[in-house]
Amino acid sequence: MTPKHILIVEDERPIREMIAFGLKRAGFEVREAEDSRAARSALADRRPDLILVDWMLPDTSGLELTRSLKRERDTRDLPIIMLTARAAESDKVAGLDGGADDYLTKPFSPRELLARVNALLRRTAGQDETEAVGHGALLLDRAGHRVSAAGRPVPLGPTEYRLLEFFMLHPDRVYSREQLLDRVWGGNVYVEERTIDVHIRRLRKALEGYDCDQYVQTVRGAGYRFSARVEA
Amino acid sequence: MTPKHILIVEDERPIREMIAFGLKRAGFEVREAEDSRAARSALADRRPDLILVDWMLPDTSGLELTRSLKRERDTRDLPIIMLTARAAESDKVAGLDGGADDYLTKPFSPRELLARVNALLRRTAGQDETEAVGHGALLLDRAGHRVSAAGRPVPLGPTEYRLLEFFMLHPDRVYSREQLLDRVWGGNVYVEERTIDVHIRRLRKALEGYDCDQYVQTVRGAGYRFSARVEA
DNA sequence: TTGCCTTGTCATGGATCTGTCATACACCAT
DNA sequence: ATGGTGTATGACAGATCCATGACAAGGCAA
Repeated sequence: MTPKHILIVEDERPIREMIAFGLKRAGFEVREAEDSRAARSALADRRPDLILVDWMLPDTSGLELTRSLKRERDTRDLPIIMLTARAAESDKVAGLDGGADDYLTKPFSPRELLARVNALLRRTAGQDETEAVGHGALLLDRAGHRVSAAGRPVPLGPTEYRLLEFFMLHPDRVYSREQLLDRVWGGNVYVEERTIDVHIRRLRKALEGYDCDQYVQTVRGAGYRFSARVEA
Repeated sequence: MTPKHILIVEDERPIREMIAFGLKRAGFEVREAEDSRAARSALADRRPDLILVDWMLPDTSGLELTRSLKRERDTRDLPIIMLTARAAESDKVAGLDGGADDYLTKPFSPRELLARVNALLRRTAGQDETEAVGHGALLLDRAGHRVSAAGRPVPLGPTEYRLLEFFMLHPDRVYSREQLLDRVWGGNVYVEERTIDVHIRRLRKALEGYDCDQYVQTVRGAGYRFSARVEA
Protein backbone atom coordinates (compact mmCIF):
# COMPACT_ATOMS: atom_id res chain seq x y z
CA MET A 1 0.00 0.00 0.00
CA THR A 2 1.08 3.53 -0.73
CA PRO A 3 2.65 5.17 2.31
CA LYS A 4 0.54 7.92 3.83
CA HIS A 5 1.74 11.43 3.22
CA ILE A 6 1.85 13.85 6.11
CA LEU A 7 2.47 17.58 6.04
CA ILE A 8 4.05 19.17 9.09
CA VAL A 9 3.56 22.89 9.58
CA GLU A 10 5.81 24.01 12.38
CA ASP A 11 8.22 26.92 12.57
CA GLU A 12 10.62 25.58 15.17
CA ARG A 13 12.99 23.49 13.19
CA PRO A 14 14.18 21.09 15.92
CA ILE A 15 10.65 20.17 16.86
CA ARG A 16 9.66 19.85 13.24
CA GLU A 17 12.53 17.55 12.45
CA MET A 18 11.92 15.48 15.48
CA ILE A 19 8.33 14.93 14.50
CA ALA A 20 9.35 14.21 10.93
CA PHE A 21 11.89 11.69 12.07
CA GLY A 22 9.40 9.84 14.18
CA LEU A 23 6.84 9.71 11.41
CA LYS A 24 9.30 8.64 8.73
CA ARG A 25 10.47 5.92 11.01
CA ALA A 26 6.91 4.73 11.25
CA GLY A 27 6.68 4.48 7.50
CA PHE A 28 5.05 7.76 6.63
CA GLU A 29 6.11 10.06 3.88
CA VAL A 30 6.70 13.46 5.37
CA ARG A 31 6.85 16.96 4.05
CA GLU A 32 7.80 19.94 6.17
CA ALA A 33 6.68 23.55 6.04
CA GLU A 34 7.85 26.31 8.32
CA ASP A 35 4.95 28.68 7.91
CA SER A 36 1.51 29.00 6.36
CA ARG A 37 2.88 30.19 3.08
CA ALA A 38 5.15 27.20 2.73
CA ALA A 39 2.23 25.03 3.78
CA ARG A 40 0.09 26.47 1.01
CA SER A 41 2.81 25.84 -1.45
CA ALA A 42 3.27 22.27 -0.31
CA LEU A 43 -0.46 21.69 -0.48
CA ALA A 44 -0.55 22.97 -4.02
CA ASP A 45 2.27 20.67 -4.90
CA ARG A 46 0.88 17.53 -3.36
CA ARG A 47 -2.18 16.71 -1.39
CA PRO A 48 -1.25 15.08 1.92
CA ASP A 49 -3.31 12.51 3.77
CA LEU A 50 -3.02 14.41 7.03
CA ILE A 51 -1.71 17.73 8.28
CA LEU A 52 -0.02 18.59 11.54
CA VAL A 53 -0.26 22.29 12.32
CA ASP A 54 1.45 24.14 15.10
CA TRP A 55 -0.88 26.51 16.84
CA MET A 56 1.67 29.28 16.83
CA LEU A 57 3.23 30.22 13.51
CA PRO A 58 5.25 33.27 12.45
CA ASP A 59 2.97 34.55 9.70
CA THR A 60 -0.62 33.48 9.95
CA SER A 61 -1.39 31.63 13.08
CA GLY A 62 -1.90 27.92 12.73
CA LEU A 63 -5.40 28.55 13.87
CA GLU A 64 -6.06 30.78 10.92
CA LEU A 65 -4.48 28.30 8.56
CA THR A 66 -6.67 25.55 9.91
CA ARG A 67 -9.74 27.68 9.64
CA SER A 68 -9.08 28.66 6.10
CA LEU A 69 -8.33 25.10 5.12
CA LYS A 70 -11.58 23.97 6.66
CA ARG A 71 -13.38 26.75 4.91
CA GLU A 72 -12.21 25.88 1.44
CA ARG A 73 -13.96 23.11 -0.28
CA ASP A 74 -10.90 21.48 -1.73
CA THR A 75 -9.17 21.08 1.59
CA ARG A 76 -12.15 20.75 3.87
CA ASP A 77 -11.90 17.04 4.37
CA LEU A 78 -8.18 16.93 4.99
CA PRO A 79 -7.69 15.65 8.53
CA ILE A 80 -5.83 18.16 10.69
CA ILE A 81 -4.14 17.71 14.03
CA MET A 82 -3.30 20.91 15.82
CA LEU A 83 -0.25 21.10 18.04
CA THR A 84 -0.74 23.42 21.00
CA ALA A 85 1.92 24.70 23.34
CA ARG A 86 0.71 24.10 26.87
CA ALA A 87 -2.28 22.90 28.72
CA ALA A 88 -2.85 26.46 29.82
CA GLU A 89 -3.38 27.53 26.25
CA SER A 90 -5.24 24.47 25.19
CA ASP A 91 -8.31 25.82 26.92
CA LYS A 92 -8.02 28.87 24.79
CA VAL A 93 -7.67 26.75 21.72
CA ALA A 94 -10.68 24.74 22.63
CA GLY A 95 -12.59 27.99 22.81
CA LEU A 96 -11.29 29.14 19.47
CA ASP A 97 -12.17 25.98 17.69
CA GLY A 98 -10.76 26.28 14.23
CA GLY A 99 -12.10 23.01 13.03
CA ALA A 100 -9.08 20.83 13.66
CA ASP A 101 -9.96 17.15 13.88
CA ASP A 102 -7.75 16.53 16.86
CA TYR A 103 -5.44 18.34 19.24
CA LEU A 104 -2.14 17.42 20.75
CA THR A 105 -0.61 19.29 23.65
CA LYS A 106 3.11 19.86 23.78
CA PRO A 107 5.17 18.30 25.05
CA PHE A 108 4.06 14.99 23.65
CA SER A 109 5.85 11.71 23.14
CA PRO A 110 6.45 10.29 19.67
CA ARG A 111 4.34 7.38 20.73
CA GLU A 112 1.42 9.63 21.54
CA LEU A 113 1.82 11.49 18.26
CA LEU A 114 1.81 8.25 16.30
CA ALA A 115 -1.22 7.03 18.15
CA ARG A 116 -3.18 10.16 17.31
CA VAL A 117 -2.05 10.20 13.70
CA ASN A 118 -2.99 6.59 13.18
CA ALA A 119 -6.26 7.02 14.97
CA LEU A 120 -7.21 10.01 12.86
CA LEU A 121 -6.15 8.33 9.66
CA ARG A 122 -8.22 5.31 10.59
CA ARG A 123 -11.16 7.46 11.50
CA THR A 124 -11.11 9.42 8.28
CA ALA A 125 -10.29 6.43 6.14
CA GLY A 126 -12.70 5.26 3.54
CA GLN A 127 -12.96 8.66 1.95
CA ASP A 128 -10.02 8.62 -0.37
CA GLU A 129 -9.35 4.98 0.21
CA THR A 130 -12.16 4.17 -2.08
CA GLU A 131 -10.89 1.18 -3.91
CA ALA A 132 -13.31 1.40 -6.74
CA VAL A 133 -15.37 4.15 -8.23
CA GLY A 134 -18.12 3.64 -10.69
CA HIS A 135 -20.09 6.03 -12.84
CA GLY A 136 -22.34 4.95 -15.60
CA ALA A 137 -20.73 2.08 -17.45
CA LEU A 138 -17.29 3.06 -16.18
CA LEU A 139 -15.54 1.36 -13.33
CA LEU A 140 -12.23 2.54 -11.95
CA ASP A 141 -10.24 0.21 -9.77
CA ARG A 142 -7.84 2.36 -7.80
CA ALA A 143 -5.97 -0.49 -6.23
CA GLY A 144 -5.18 -2.04 -9.56
CA HIS A 145 -4.98 1.19 -11.52
CA ARG A 146 -7.40 -0.33 -13.96
CA VAL A 147 -10.39 1.02 -15.76
CA SER A 148 -13.12 -0.98 -17.33
CA ALA A 149 -16.22 -0.09 -19.27
CA ALA A 150 -19.07 -2.53 -19.14
CA GLY A 151 -16.62 -5.18 -18.06
CA ARG A 152 -14.14 -4.62 -20.85
CA PRO A 153 -10.73 -3.22 -19.86
CA VAL A 154 -9.86 0.26 -21.07
CA PRO A 155 -6.19 0.96 -21.77
CA LEU A 156 -5.09 4.34 -20.43
CA GLY A 157 -1.82 6.20 -20.17
CA PRO A 158 -0.65 7.35 -16.73
CA THR A 159 -1.79 10.94 -17.10
CA GLU A 160 -5.12 9.97 -18.59
CA TYR A 161 -5.64 7.57 -15.73
CA ARG A 162 -4.97 10.20 -13.11
CA LEU A 163 -7.20 12.63 -14.92
CA LEU A 164 -10.05 10.16 -15.09
CA GLU A 165 -9.48 9.15 -11.49
CA PHE A 166 -9.78 12.74 -10.36
CA PHE A 167 -12.86 13.25 -12.46
CA MET A 168 -14.56 10.13 -11.17
CA LEU A 169 -13.83 11.10 -7.59
CA HIS A 170 -15.30 14.54 -8.23
CA PRO A 171 -18.10 14.09 -10.70
CA ASP A 172 -20.73 16.57 -11.81
CA ARG A 173 -18.53 19.53 -11.10
CA VAL A 174 -16.76 21.85 -13.44
CA TYR A 175 -13.04 22.30 -13.04
CA SER A 176 -11.07 25.02 -14.73
CA ARG A 177 -7.86 24.15 -16.47
CA GLU A 178 -6.00 25.85 -13.68
CA GLN A 179 -7.74 23.71 -11.08
CA LEU A 180 -7.04 20.57 -13.01
CA LEU A 181 -3.39 21.46 -13.25
CA ASP A 182 -3.32 21.96 -9.50
CA ARG A 183 -5.16 18.83 -8.58
CA VAL A 184 -4.08 16.36 -11.21
CA TRP A 185 -0.67 17.56 -12.26
CA GLY A 186 0.13 18.95 -8.80
CA GLY A 187 0.65 22.66 -8.46
CA ASN A 188 3.99 24.40 -8.75
CA VAL A 189 4.41 22.83 -12.15
CA TYR A 190 4.41 25.09 -15.12
CA VAL A 191 2.42 23.50 -17.85
CA GLU A 192 0.57 25.28 -20.59
CA GLU A 193 -3.15 25.31 -19.91
CA ARG A 194 -3.90 24.21 -23.43
CA THR A 195 -2.14 20.98 -22.67
CA ILE A 196 -5.20 20.00 -20.70
CA ASP A 197 -7.18 20.04 -23.90
CA VAL A 198 -4.86 17.50 -25.41
CA HIS A 199 -5.14 15.14 -22.50
CA ILE A 200 -8.87 15.52 -22.46
CA ARG A 201 -8.78 14.61 -26.08
CA ARG A 202 -6.65 11.55 -25.37
CA LEU A 203 -8.92 10.49 -22.54
CA ARG A 204 -11.96 10.85 -24.76
CA LYS A 205 -10.31 8.93 -27.51
CA ALA A 206 -9.53 6.12 -25.13
CA LEU A 207 -13.14 6.02 -23.95
CA GLU A 208 -14.50 6.32 -27.43
CA GLY A 209 -14.81 2.68 -28.29
CA TYR A 210 -16.80 2.09 -25.14
CA ASP A 211 -19.33 4.81 -25.71
CA CYS A 212 -18.15 6.66 -22.63
CA ASP A 213 -16.35 9.61 -24.19
CA GLN A 214 -19.51 11.62 -23.67
CA TYR A 215 -18.90 11.51 -19.92
CA VAL A 216 -16.07 13.97 -20.36
CA GLN A 217 -17.84 17.21 -21.06
CA THR A 218 -16.63 20.59 -22.16
CA VAL A 219 -18.05 23.65 -20.46
CA ARG A 220 -17.12 26.50 -22.69
CA GLY A 221 -15.45 29.37 -20.94
CA ALA A 222 -15.26 27.42 -17.69
CA GLY A 223 -13.43 24.14 -18.03
CA TYR A 224 -14.33 20.48 -18.08
CA ARG A 225 -16.71 18.26 -16.19
CA PHE A 226 -17.15 14.55 -15.74
CA SER A 227 -20.67 13.29 -15.53
CA ALA A 228 -22.43 10.08 -16.26
CA ARG A 229 -25.50 12.20 -16.76
CA VAL A 230 -25.33 12.74 -20.45
CA GLU A 231 -27.39 15.67 -21.53
CA ALA A 232 -27.66 17.73 -24.59
CA MET B 1 -9.07 27.90 -4.03
CA THR B 2 -8.92 31.38 -5.42
CA PRO B 3 -6.99 33.72 -3.16
CA LYS B 4 -9.02 36.46 -1.56
CA HIS B 5 -8.65 39.87 -3.11
CA ILE B 6 -8.15 42.87 -0.89
CA LEU B 7 -8.19 46.55 -1.80
CA ILE B 8 -6.12 48.92 0.27
CA VAL B 9 -7.04 52.59 0.21
CA GLU B 10 -4.31 54.54 1.95
CA ASP B 11 -2.46 57.68 0.84
CA GLU B 12 0.75 57.20 2.78
CA ARG B 13 2.78 54.99 0.56
CA PRO B 14 5.08 53.39 3.15
CA ILE B 15 2.16 52.32 5.29
CA ARG B 16 0.25 51.12 2.29
CA GLU B 17 3.11 49.02 1.06
CA MET B 18 3.76 47.58 4.45
CA ILE B 19 0.17 46.46 4.73
CA ALA B 20 0.23 45.10 1.22
CA PHE B 21 3.38 43.17 1.93
CA GLY B 22 1.93 41.55 5.01
CA LEU B 23 -1.25 40.57 3.24
CA LYS B 24 0.51 39.20 0.19
CA ARG B 25 2.69 37.16 2.42
CA ALA B 26 -0.40 35.67 3.97
CA GLY B 27 -1.59 34.61 0.56
CA PHE B 28 -3.94 37.41 -0.32
CA GLU B 29 -4.11 39.16 -3.62
CA VAL B 30 -3.71 42.85 -3.01
CA ARG B 31 -4.53 45.98 -4.92
CA GLU B 32 -3.52 49.42 -3.75
CA ALA B 33 -5.22 52.76 -4.18
CA GLU B 34 -3.93 56.08 -2.90
CA ASP B 35 -7.19 57.96 -2.83
CA SER B 36 -10.92 57.57 -3.27
CA ARG B 37 -10.74 58.13 -6.98
CA ALA B 38 -8.21 55.37 -7.46
CA ALA B 39 -10.30 53.20 -5.17
CA ARG B 40 -13.37 53.75 -7.33
CA SER B 41 -11.42 52.84 -10.39
CA ALA B 42 -10.05 49.71 -8.78
CA LEU B 43 -13.53 48.74 -7.65
CA ALA B 44 -14.87 49.14 -11.12
CA ASP B 45 -12.09 47.00 -12.46
CA ARG B 46 -12.42 44.16 -10.02
CA ARG B 47 -14.62 43.54 -7.07
CA PRO B 48 -12.50 42.80 -4.01
CA ASP B 49 -13.47 40.49 -1.19
CA LEU B 50 -12.59 43.09 1.40
CA ILE B 51 -11.55 46.75 1.56
CA LEU B 52 -9.15 48.47 3.92
CA VAL B 53 -9.76 52.19 4.05
CA ASP B 54 -7.65 54.79 5.76
CA TRP B 55 -9.72 57.26 7.70
CA MET B 56 -7.72 60.19 6.37
CA LEU B 57 -7.41 60.54 2.63
CA PRO B 58 -6.32 63.46 0.44
CA ASP B 59 -9.46 63.87 -1.63
CA THR B 60 -12.60 62.52 -0.06
CA SER B 61 -12.11 61.31 3.43
CA GLY B 62 -12.09 57.58 3.90
CA LEU B 63 -15.17 58.05 5.98
CA GLU B 64 -16.98 59.55 3.04
CA LEU B 65 -15.79 56.76 0.79
CA THR B 66 -17.04 54.18 3.23
CA ARG B 67 -20.36 55.90 3.60
CA SER B 68 -20.92 56.13 -0.09
CA LEU B 69 -19.90 52.53 -0.63
CA LYS B 70 -22.34 51.45 2.01
CA ARG B 71 -24.99 53.62 0.48
CA GLU B 72 -24.78 52.05 -2.95
CA ARG B 73 -26.48 48.78 -3.41
CA ASP B 74 -23.71 47.25 -5.46
CA THR B 75 -21.05 47.77 -2.86
CA ARG B 76 -23.12 47.62 0.26
CA ASP B 77 -22.16 44.11 1.21
CA LEU B 78 -18.45 44.55 0.68
CA PRO B 79 -16.77 44.15 4.05
CA ILE B 80 -14.79 47.27 5.02
CA ILE B 81 -12.17 47.73 7.67
CA MET B 82 -11.37 51.31 8.50
CA LEU B 83 -7.88 52.29 9.57
CA THR B 84 -7.87 55.17 12.01
CA ALA B 85 -4.89 57.03 13.36
CA ARG B 86 -4.39 56.92 17.09
CA ALA B 87 -7.59 58.61 17.84
CA ALA B 88 -10.37 59.49 20.14
CA GLU B 89 -13.37 57.30 20.61
CA SER B 90 -15.36 59.70 18.51
CA ASP B 91 -13.43 58.63 15.47
CA LYS B 92 -14.22 55.03 16.08
CA VAL B 93 -17.83 55.83 16.48
CA ALA B 94 -17.82 57.90 13.35
CA GLY B 95 -16.12 55.09 11.47
CA LEU B 96 -18.74 52.66 12.56
CA ASP B 97 -21.43 55.12 11.76
CA GLY B 98 -20.06 55.36 8.27
CA GLY B 99 -20.83 51.71 8.00
CA ALA B 100 -17.38 50.18 8.30
CA ASP B 101 -17.61 46.58 9.48
CA ASP B 102 -14.58 46.85 11.68
CA TYR B 103 -11.90 49.33 12.56
CA LEU B 104 -8.25 49.15 13.39
CA THR B 105 -6.32 51.78 15.30
CA LYS B 106 -2.82 52.69 14.14
CA PRO B 107 -0.29 51.63 14.92
CA PHE B 108 -1.24 48.00 14.58
CA SER B 109 0.80 44.86 14.15
CA PRO B 110 0.63 42.81 10.97
CA ARG B 111 -0.64 40.00 13.10
CA GLU B 112 -3.51 42.05 14.39
CA LEU B 113 -4.35 43.21 10.89
CA LEU B 114 -4.39 39.65 9.62
CA ALA B 115 -6.53 38.53 12.49
CA ARG B 116 -9.11 41.20 11.77
CA VAL B 117 -9.07 40.59 8.05
CA ASN B 118 -9.51 36.86 8.47
CA ALA B 119 -12.17 37.30 11.08
CA LEU B 120 -14.16 39.64 8.89
CA LEU B 121 -13.77 37.43 5.85
CA ARG B 122 -14.97 34.49 7.86
CA ARG B 123 -17.90 36.43 9.17
CA THR B 124 -19.03 37.51 5.76
CA ALA B 125 -18.33 34.20 4.09
CA GLY B 126 -21.05 31.87 2.98
CA GLN B 127 -22.57 34.19 0.44
CA ASP B 128 -20.81 32.99 -2.65
CA GLU B 129 -20.47 29.48 -1.37
CA THR B 130 -23.99 28.73 -2.42
CA GLU B 131 -23.69 25.74 -4.67
CA ALA B 132 -27.20 25.57 -5.92
CA VAL B 133 -29.89 28.17 -6.38
CA GLY B 134 -33.47 27.49 -7.18
CA HIS B 135 -36.32 29.77 -8.15
CA GLY B 136 -39.60 28.57 -9.48
CA ALA B 137 -38.98 25.70 -11.84
CA LEU B 138 -35.41 26.80 -12.41
CA LEU B 139 -32.44 25.21 -10.74
CA LEU B 140 -28.90 26.50 -11.16
CA ASP B 141 -26.04 24.27 -10.11
CA ARG B 142 -23.07 26.55 -9.67
CA ALA B 143 -20.57 23.76 -9.08
CA GLY B 144 -21.50 22.00 -12.25
CA HIS B 145 -22.33 25.10 -14.26
CA ARG B 146 -25.63 23.57 -15.12
CA VAL B 147 -29.10 24.95 -15.35
CA SER B 148 -32.21 22.86 -15.40
CA ALA B 149 -35.88 23.67 -15.60
CA ALA B 150 -38.24 21.15 -14.10
CA GLY B 151 -35.47 18.60 -14.37
CA ARG B 152 -34.69 19.23 -18.00
CA PRO B 153 -31.27 20.65 -18.79
CA VAL B 154 -31.17 24.13 -20.26
CA PRO B 155 -28.30 24.89 -22.64
CA LEU B 156 -26.83 28.32 -22.05
CA GLY B 157 -23.89 30.26 -23.42
CA PRO B 158 -21.25 31.56 -20.99
CA THR B 159 -22.60 35.10 -20.78
CA GLU B 160 -26.20 33.98 -20.49
CA TYR B 161 -25.17 31.63 -17.74
CA ARG B 162 -23.40 34.35 -15.80
CA LEU B 163 -26.33 36.66 -16.31
CA LEU B 164 -28.82 34.12 -15.05
CA GLU B 165 -26.53 33.22 -12.17
CA PHE B 166 -26.38 36.83 -11.08
CA PHE B 167 -30.11 37.20 -11.42
CA MET B 168 -30.85 34.08 -9.43
CA LEU B 169 -28.51 35.18 -6.68
CA HIS B 170 -30.22 38.56 -6.57
CA PRO B 171 -33.83 37.95 -7.39
CA ASP B 172 -36.80 40.26 -7.15
CA ARG B 173 -34.72 43.33 -7.61
CA VAL B 174 -34.32 45.65 -10.54
CA TYR B 175 -30.86 46.20 -11.99
CA SER B 176 -30.02 48.93 -14.43
CA ARG B 177 -28.00 48.10 -17.51
CA GLU B 178 -25.06 49.91 -15.99
CA GLN B 179 -25.26 47.81 -12.84
CA LEU B 180 -25.51 44.63 -14.84
CA LEU B 181 -22.46 45.59 -16.85
CA ASP B 182 -20.55 46.20 -13.65
CA ARG B 183 -21.62 43.06 -11.87
CA VAL B 184 -21.89 40.55 -14.67
CA TRP B 185 -19.43 41.83 -17.23
CA GLY B 186 -17.04 43.26 -14.66
CA GLY B 187 -16.46 47.00 -14.82
CA ASN B 188 -13.93 48.92 -16.86
CA VAL B 189 -15.10 47.11 -19.94
CA TYR B 190 -16.60 49.33 -22.50
CA VAL B 191 -19.66 47.66 -23.81
CA GLU B 192 -22.68 49.34 -25.29
CA GLU B 193 -25.57 49.31 -22.83
CA ARG B 194 -27.90 48.11 -25.53
CA THR B 195 -25.89 44.94 -25.68
CA ILE B 196 -27.58 43.94 -22.46
CA ASP B 197 -30.86 43.85 -24.30
CA VAL B 198 -29.48 41.32 -26.70
CA HIS B 199 -28.25 39.03 -23.98
CA ILE B 200 -31.51 39.34 -22.13
CA ARG B 201 -33.15 38.33 -25.34
CA ARG B 202 -30.83 35.36 -25.69
CA LEU B 203 -31.43 34.31 -22.12
CA ARG B 204 -35.17 34.52 -22.59
CA LYS B 205 -34.97 32.55 -25.79
CA ALA B 206 -33.04 29.83 -24.03
CA LEU B 207 -35.65 29.67 -21.28
CA GLU B 208 -38.51 29.86 -23.69
CA GLY B 209 -39.07 26.19 -24.25
CA TYR B 210 -39.29 25.64 -20.52
CA ASP B 211 -41.87 28.27 -19.84
CA CYS B 212 -39.42 30.24 -17.72
CA ASP B 213 -38.71 33.17 -19.99
CA GLN B 214 -41.28 35.12 -18.03
CA TYR B 215 -38.94 35.11 -15.05
CA VAL B 216 -36.76 37.64 -16.81
CA GLN B 217 -38.75 40.81 -16.60
CA THR B 218 -38.33 44.19 -18.18
CA VAL B 219 -38.84 47.26 -16.06
CA ARG B 220 -39.26 50.06 -18.47
CA GLY B 221 -36.98 53.00 -17.82
CA ALA B 222 -35.14 51.16 -15.07
CA GLY B 223 -33.63 47.90 -16.23
CA TYR B 224 -34.34 44.23 -15.73
CA ARG B 225 -35.43 42.01 -12.90
CA PHE B 226 -35.48 38.31 -12.27
CA SER B 227 -38.42 36.93 -10.37
CA ALA B 228 -40.15 33.60 -10.13
CA ARG B 229 -43.19 35.57 -9.12
CA VAL B 230 -44.84 36.09 -12.42
CA GLU B 231 -46.99 39.17 -12.21
CA ALA B 232 -49.57 40.49 -14.51
C1' DT C 1 22.19 2.27 -28.59
C1' DT C 2 17.63 1.57 -30.64
C1' DG C 3 12.82 1.60 -30.43
C1' DC C 4 8.52 2.44 -28.15
C1' DC C 5 5.66 5.01 -25.25
C1' DT C 6 4.46 9.16 -22.99
C1' DT C 7 4.10 14.14 -22.68
C1' DG C 8 4.00 18.91 -23.56
C1' DT C 9 3.59 22.30 -27.24
C1' DC C 10 2.09 24.23 -31.48
C1' DA C 11 -0.64 25.33 -35.74
C1' DT C 12 -4.78 24.82 -37.96
C1' DG C 13 -9.49 24.60 -38.59
C1' DG C 14 -14.08 24.69 -37.00
C1' DA C 15 -17.67 25.79 -33.89
C1' DT C 16 -19.58 28.96 -30.90
C1' DC C 17 -20.03 33.27 -28.84
C1' DT C 18 -20.27 38.49 -28.65
C1' DG C 19 -20.95 43.09 -29.47
C1' DT C 20 -23.10 46.14 -32.66
C1' DC C 21 -26.38 47.68 -35.91
C1' DA C 22 -30.80 48.37 -38.27
C1' DT C 23 -35.33 47.74 -37.95
C1' DA C 24 -39.70 46.75 -35.91
C1' DC C 25 -42.48 47.07 -31.96
C1' DA C 26 -44.45 48.79 -27.36
C1' DC C 27 -45.41 52.22 -24.13
C1' DC C 28 -46.36 56.94 -22.65
C1' DA C 29 -47.58 61.82 -22.74
C1' DT C 30 -49.36 65.22 -25.29
C1' DA D 1 -53.83 59.85 -33.11
C1' DT D 2 -48.99 61.31 -32.94
C1' DG D 3 -44.54 61.81 -31.90
C1' DG D 4 -40.94 60.58 -28.72
C1' DT D 5 -38.64 57.43 -26.03
C1' DG D 6 -37.39 53.03 -24.72
C1' DT D 7 -37.24 47.97 -25.80
C1' DA D 8 -37.39 43.56 -28.80
C1' DT D 9 -35.57 41.07 -32.43
C1' DG D 10 -32.95 39.27 -36.36
C1' DA D 11 -28.77 39.50 -38.83
C1' DC D 12 -23.76 39.71 -39.10
C1' DA D 13 -18.73 39.96 -38.85
C1' DG D 14 -15.08 39.77 -35.77
C1' DA D 15 -13.43 37.64 -31.70
C1' DT D 16 -12.94 33.84 -28.75
C1' DC D 17 -12.60 29.30 -27.46
C1' DC D 18 -12.00 24.47 -28.28
C1' DA D 19 -10.90 20.05 -31.06
C1' DT D 20 -7.61 17.82 -33.46
C1' DG D 21 -3.50 16.08 -35.76
C1' DA D 22 1.35 16.49 -35.98
C1' DC D 23 5.80 16.74 -33.79
C1' DA D 24 9.92 16.84 -30.92
C1' DA D 25 11.92 15.95 -26.41
C1' DG D 26 12.32 12.86 -22.67
C1' DG D 27 11.96 8.39 -20.25
C1' DC D 28 12.54 3.61 -20.12
C1' DA D 29 13.30 -1.07 -21.42
C1' DA D 30 15.26 -4.22 -24.43
